[in-house]
Amino acid sequence: MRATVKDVAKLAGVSPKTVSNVINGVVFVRPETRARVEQALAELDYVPNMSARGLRNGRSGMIALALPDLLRPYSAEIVHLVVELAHERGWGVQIEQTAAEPKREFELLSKARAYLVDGLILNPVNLDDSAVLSAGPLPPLVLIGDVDQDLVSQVAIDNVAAARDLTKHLLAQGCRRIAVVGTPEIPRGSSGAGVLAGSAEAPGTAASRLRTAGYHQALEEAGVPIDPALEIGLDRWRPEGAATVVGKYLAEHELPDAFFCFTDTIASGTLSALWSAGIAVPQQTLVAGFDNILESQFMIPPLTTVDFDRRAFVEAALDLLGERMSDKNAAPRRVMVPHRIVIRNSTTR
Amino acid sequence: MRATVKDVAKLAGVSPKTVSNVINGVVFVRPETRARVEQALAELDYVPNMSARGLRNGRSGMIALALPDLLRPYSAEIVHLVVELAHERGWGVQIEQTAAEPKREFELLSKARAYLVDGLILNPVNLDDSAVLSAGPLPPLVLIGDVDQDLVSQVAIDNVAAARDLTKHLLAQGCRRIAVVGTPEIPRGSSGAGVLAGSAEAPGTAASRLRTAGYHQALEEAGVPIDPALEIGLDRWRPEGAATVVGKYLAEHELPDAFFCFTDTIASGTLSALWSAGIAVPQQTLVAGFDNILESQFMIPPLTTVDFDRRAFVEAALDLLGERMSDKNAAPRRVMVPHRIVIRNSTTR
DNA sequence: TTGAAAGCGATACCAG
DNA sequence: CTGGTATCGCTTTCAA
Repeated sequence: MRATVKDVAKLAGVSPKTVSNVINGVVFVRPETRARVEQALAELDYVPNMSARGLRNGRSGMIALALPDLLRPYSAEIVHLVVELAHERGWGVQIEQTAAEPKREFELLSKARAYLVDGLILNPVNLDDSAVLSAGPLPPLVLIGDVDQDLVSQVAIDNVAAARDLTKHLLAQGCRRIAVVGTPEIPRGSSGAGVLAGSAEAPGTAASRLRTAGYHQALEEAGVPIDPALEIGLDRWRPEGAATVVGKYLAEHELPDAFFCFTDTIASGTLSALWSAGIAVPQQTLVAGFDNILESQFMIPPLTTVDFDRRAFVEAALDLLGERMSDKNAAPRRVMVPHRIVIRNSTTR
Repeated sequence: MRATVKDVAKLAGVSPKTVSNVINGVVFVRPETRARVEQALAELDYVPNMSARGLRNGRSGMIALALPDLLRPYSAEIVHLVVELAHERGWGVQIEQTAAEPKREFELLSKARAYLVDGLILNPVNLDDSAVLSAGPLPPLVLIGDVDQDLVSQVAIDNVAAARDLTKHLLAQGCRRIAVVGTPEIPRGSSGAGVLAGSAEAPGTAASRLRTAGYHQALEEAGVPIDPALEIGLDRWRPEGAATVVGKYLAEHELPDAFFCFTDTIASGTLSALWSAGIAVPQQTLVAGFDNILESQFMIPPLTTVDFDRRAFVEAALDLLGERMSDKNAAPRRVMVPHRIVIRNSTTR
């Protein structure tokens, strides 16, 4: 059986309180007493029981990170940084996947309220789900990514501006017919949408909406007409879907001047589809992505994309979460992380 | 303040025990009593306190997954599956990064012993140094990946055979000078190794050693001489390092007939370096990887690689962990997951 | 079937 | 500076 504070106290000939004082090192303990206790601690190979501590303190020392799709390399980068930076603050990290199911997002909020985690970093998919936010008492919570709300702390980049900047870059390269890949498969307002409206499957994530908006803005500013036929629908932002959908598009349409992919992962699939079709990038068409994942720079050709300081992004999220955790009533804050366009070979001839 | 079982009991006019019975649904409760309790539960928006439950039961309902480098897409796939499949079993997942530091592995083991997690899935880099073997009482533990031991349950693939099979495939394509990418940067037994021996930086992970062994076996069987100059050292298995090291290699050596990269991520960097050098794959040289990550199929050209059923792999790990968790004295078991070579365009002319 | 009460392990309050 | 003691919320004997 495992040793408890009581056992340690007995062996050291002191009270449990003193042991606790030594362990937590808050109060002053007489050096000789401290030595005796530490001796006993080592002798019994004492390990504190976190459940007990959590029950007493009301804190578990753990936070949760919830992302829509853990399989994406982008998710891996976020997970990597959150785990690394949270560890520096002495927090453990529990990982959850929402798989774009608002139900899971609900579950998470109550799990946090069950004191299993002290706080939650959530990357929500659907703006509509902010309904979640209006319900009940919330645990310390920080949203990452693109949601339009003021109830909860949030860190994000300016998706509209980033998409606009990237589109401008493509326009500056002389492109006019610029396709986007990653809009909803069932366009908003189309016949099929009514059935799904308000449901979990409502088309269009916040990110896709904002990026589409930025793309439209840039086109309008340049006086280039918006052509819905250039908006290639794709709900699951994974390479296999992108390759399929772009492959099909190529078979049925004239080749666009450029492809603006809503993530680098989509760009990867797009490059693959173009390669399969024997279309050379950047000679015959251009391709750009979004996120600047580690792999982008090693794609063939290297990918032009939207970059932001991911470490600063995550650091900000943890800062905000720390604020909320130490003061439940602190006003929600929003941090915007700057972005920039990284121009690589995929858009320069 | 949050509602507790006591509050619910009071509201429903029953004892805490009855509430507990309703919640855990083990014993039979009279339907009308059950109804009253459930009413109260809903009314007070009751959420159980996991710390208290954990303290009482000695289990937290959480497992930990520790990987050396969370940034790799391969890690993302493992994390994705573990989270998904553990969730089906009602377990939460805490993620840790060991960064090849045995110290972190130690911390993990004690964390497990602190009842913060009920079990641990660990991908050790270098078992010689790993905390696992230096004993002490171990928590329920499953190793994933390549370790030669019998103390602890383990799930793995046959790395030697897989590397041998892949090398054979390259030989069958007519290759003789086959380079490998991913061996230790400081070769074992070389002058520099002594300084590091036994330290965390001791060269060569288990995976790299086993894959190298399989490669050597295939060469020997084919009567092809082993040429150390064809073993390209790389410790951190990330694309940027691979691109750098292969780029340098190309500048200084004759082009090999093929590159056998020890992970798909390394292959990605290698393809990039070859592309930069203007060398066509598969026309001038072949490239193969290991792991069959999702992205491999969309590389340019699509990558030949070693595939195994990742879902079965993770499922097995969770099964083994479950065994250990329910019976601490169960004999350690080892599960080998079968592999196969997936042949794609990068090795077929 | 349900109630009363003990106790899991760590901490904080209040004395001394 | 240190000792006793109540307490966190839940589960689980033991009785009724």
